[in-house]
Amino acid sequence: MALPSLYAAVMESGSKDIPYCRKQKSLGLLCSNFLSLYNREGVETVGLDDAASRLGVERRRIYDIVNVLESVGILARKAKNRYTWKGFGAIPKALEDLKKEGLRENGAIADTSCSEKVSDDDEDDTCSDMNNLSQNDKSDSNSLVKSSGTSKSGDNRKEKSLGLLTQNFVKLFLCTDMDMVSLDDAAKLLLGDGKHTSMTTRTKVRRLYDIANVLSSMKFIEKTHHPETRKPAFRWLGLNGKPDNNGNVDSMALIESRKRVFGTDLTNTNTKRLKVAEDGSQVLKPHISTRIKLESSENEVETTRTSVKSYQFGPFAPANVPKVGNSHDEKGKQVVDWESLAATYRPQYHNQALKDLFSHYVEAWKSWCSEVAGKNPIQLMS
DNA sequence: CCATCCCGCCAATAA
DNA sequence: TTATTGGCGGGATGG
Repeated sequence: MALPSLYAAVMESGSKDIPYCRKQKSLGLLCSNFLSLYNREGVETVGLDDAASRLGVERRRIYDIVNVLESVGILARKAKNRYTWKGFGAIPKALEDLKKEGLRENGAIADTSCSEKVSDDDEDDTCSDMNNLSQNDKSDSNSLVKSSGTSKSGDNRKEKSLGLLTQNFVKLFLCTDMDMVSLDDAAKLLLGDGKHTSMTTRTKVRRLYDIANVLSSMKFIEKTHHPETRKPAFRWLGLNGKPDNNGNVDSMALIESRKRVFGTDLTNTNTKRLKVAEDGSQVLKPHISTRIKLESSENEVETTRTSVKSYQFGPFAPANVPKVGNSHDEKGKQVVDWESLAATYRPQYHNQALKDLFSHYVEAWKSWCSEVAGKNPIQLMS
């Protein structure tokens, strides 16, 4: 049922109504909201439709988010329309695996790509090349060993997936001594193999921007500027503090339980980029999407020992957006109910507020991690 | 200008 | 076949 997503009437009575504002529709923000929504105790599965409607975005966007989150281990595909929530605790392992994998397929420097054209450079170090094409996929049940490399394989589609690109991008940081890259460089380095067309690169860069946005929202990377060149670049932050070494302390999981819930259901502001109608009349989406069944919230069977009353709400409200009309009282799951209820009694904050709060959360998280690790942030590969 | 990157068409793929 | 996934790049946005 390809639902045409919900569109709120643009004509909002009274208020100035947001003209548009691209920032409020960014993948980064969406990712933050997504995380806020599912990173809470009791969640063990995520439904794509549910996510799309609760976050107020089209399905397509959810795929983007989910793909990169999966690449980092936070999610795992369970079935059609459904992902398993692994949580932040799964990140360390995932990164470790990526690192191993990356280093492995790096062995021979038998690459010819050391010729770095264009004006760039790479910061300090030597030109370490890396050529990787990874075909991972956990489930080894299938005997598809996938002949490594050989771009000959017809499944070029997969090789261009956002997920793989994300992993390769991360490997770039994990397996190389460069800790800062411009997306243009990354794009060039990550080109699967052939054709280095200006267009191919353009497209690649667009994807990298997408990826960078969500990774940034999780503070895995940070946007900065190259010391010398004013060129914008991204710096790897990784797990703050220490990655592993000795007991793998999934600091995140811990901090997670400590910080616990922070946030309620929020939605990205729903204002479409004004579509310029040929005739001058703006197009208003007629249907106020009456659908959206809020899905049978079989969301987890919270056997959570933790008392439910210990929940706390974030200081923000559900930004506007139609809160899905649940005509009649839903069954069991009242979690959502009181959440929205509580939200109703809260002042209205918007995305900016959320963003700030999230930043603070991360801030706390980082300091906490370093506290536990008792070490400084700088981390290099073994 | 130009760095970002949202939107959503529409093609691969999966049911 | 239809539904689900998700490349891909036009072109708007914001600096």
